Amino acid sequence: MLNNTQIRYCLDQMGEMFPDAHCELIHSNPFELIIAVSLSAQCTDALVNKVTKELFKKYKTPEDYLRVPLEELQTDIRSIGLYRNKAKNIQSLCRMILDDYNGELPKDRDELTKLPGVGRKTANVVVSVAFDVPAIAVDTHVERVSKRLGICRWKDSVLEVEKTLMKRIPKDEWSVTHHRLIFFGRYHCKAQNPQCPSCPLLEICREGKKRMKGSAVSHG
DNA sequence: CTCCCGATAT
DNA sequence: ATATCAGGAG
Repeated sequence: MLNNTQIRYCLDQMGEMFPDAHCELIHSNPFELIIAVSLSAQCTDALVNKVTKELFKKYKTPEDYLRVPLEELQTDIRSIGLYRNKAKNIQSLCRMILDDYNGELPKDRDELTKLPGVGRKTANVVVSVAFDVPAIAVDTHVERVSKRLGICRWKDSVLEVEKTLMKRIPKDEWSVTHHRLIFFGRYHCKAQNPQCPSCPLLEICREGKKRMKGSAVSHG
């Protein structure tokens, strides 16, 4: 586990690597954002953006998603994957927004979690990005990077990772750090091919040093 | 724990 | 061929 000085070093280095880290899911309002994040499960942002470009032209309001048969919405999002669950969730979510929330997306994290297909990670993204509430959404990148670096423990659950990050990062840096962790994981500390040799965090990264030792170039 | 699932990178 | 992608629900 990294100490507080090493954590500070990580945050500062990531700030230099990705000073403009931001939400890459294209959206123009909170409703579009929660649709985009719901679609993004087990799928790249790039592909979500490709689909929502056309989707958001056809569907502007919760009523629009409910006007079409389920099969039509499935077809419109098919290339995303997991499309049956996602299409059903979107229609149920729209029904609930109209029936239980007077047509307006709730701004509370725990209320958002009551919506079908919206778990803690999706709700954290929405409150953080759309409503400017400090939050750390733990996705696959945040979890992997936090564990590799030693910001949290290897055995931590997703929820435990989030709590550890909230404990170890100043609250006014939660949202920006969250996006830097994602950029760092997506573009540098990648799942399959991590860029350890050029990593400014290598000297404090337990996993990175282990990888470098295992792939030494020298033969003698 | 399993299932949902197509697109893309390796 | 296989791993991975801004997860969530049963």
